[in-house]
Amino acid sequence: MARGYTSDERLGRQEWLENALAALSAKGQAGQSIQDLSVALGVSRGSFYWHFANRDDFVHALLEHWYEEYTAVAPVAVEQDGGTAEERLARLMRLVHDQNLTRYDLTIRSLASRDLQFARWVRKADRFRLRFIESLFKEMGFSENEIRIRARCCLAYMATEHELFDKLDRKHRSDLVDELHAFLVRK
Amino acid sequence: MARGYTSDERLGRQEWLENALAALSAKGQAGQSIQDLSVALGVSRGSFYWHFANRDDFVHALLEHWYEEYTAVAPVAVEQDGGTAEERLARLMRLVHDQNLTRYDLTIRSLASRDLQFARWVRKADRFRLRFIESLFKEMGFSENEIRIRARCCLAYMATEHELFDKLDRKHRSDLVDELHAFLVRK
DNA sequence: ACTGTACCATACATTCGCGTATGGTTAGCA
DNA sequence: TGCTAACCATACGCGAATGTATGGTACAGT
Repeated sequence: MARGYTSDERLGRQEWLENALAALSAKGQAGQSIQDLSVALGVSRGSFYWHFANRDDFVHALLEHWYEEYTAVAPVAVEQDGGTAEERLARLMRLVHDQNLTRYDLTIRSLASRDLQFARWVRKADRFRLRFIESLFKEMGFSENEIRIRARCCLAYMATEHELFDKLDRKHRSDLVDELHAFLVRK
Repeated sequence: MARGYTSDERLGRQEWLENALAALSAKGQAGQSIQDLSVALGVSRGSFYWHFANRDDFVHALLEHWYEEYTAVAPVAVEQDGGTAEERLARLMRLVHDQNLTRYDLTIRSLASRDLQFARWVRKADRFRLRFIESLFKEMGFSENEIRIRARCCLAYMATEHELFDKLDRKHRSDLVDELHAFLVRK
């Protein structure tokens, strides 16, 4: 009872989702209870139940948030500056790496594994990513077989580099992205 | 009380681990309680606590089991038949795909995210895999840069193809593995 | 037949996590 | 100054999960 608020500590729904994503990813499978999430955000469980009906509602909102903010945004940003397909692919790979857009992939997939309804968002994101990358390689004039292989290589690498190769320093990993791009567009 | 056993229903520790891995992967994040695991294996929680001291002990054993059975085995099997580096890489990729050796990767990574001690096994596996694949490309005579890129492409693809491209039928995915091999060893 | 070992079931006690109910605080607006 | 909407804290009930204690079954060896 009787604790003062300052406006800065109060959270909107979007802030809840974004911060919860970070907290979930940081603390892993532990600390994923509503209690743990709440204290990580500096509030109590009352705040959670103000914004979300229950746990499932929260997870659903989280998946949708992730899809919009970490998947759907990339092609839009890449396409609007134009250029050749090679250039746009390079910008996409740079964007995904620099903004670390796949950093929550593992957390999200883990969450989505609870329920088929949840998994729908992940499959939607996978399809969306693959289609876009394939369209770039198609524009470069590769054959169907080449498109399939190169797009999947690109997708797999970008989706896992944060998880698999995080022991390299950032500069080194950054260079690898450029080298990968050169390798993938090589005729 | 008073239920007959047949020898077939009784589980050793290794069977517990192997079956639990399958159950965890099948039911996802839900049904990962000891109760749920036990009924999935057709026994009661008493069986669990006979083999494992507690939950952490179980997870630790599970990670070790996974490392040995799904990571360490592959290079051994591949190396013992000899051949060129290209051939051995092809056999490795075929083996990983045909035996579906990465099928528990997501489950394991999710489990390991609970604890830094657990995560050790995952990092060990990642290093082990990368080193071996890099050694094959090195033997093929690629430059350091080429080795890094191609090995990481190969690793990322093999580790995620089950998760990302599971909507393709098995035959199709199998062909893709061969095409990827051709792409990766291309000079 | 007797005994020890491996494995399992069941019945607790205790803690943990969820969801709800209720009241309290702040900012904005009339 | 009063009122309302947005947001948060705390207390409570309840089911679920953990770990333990205890007893029971099957089999192998002697």
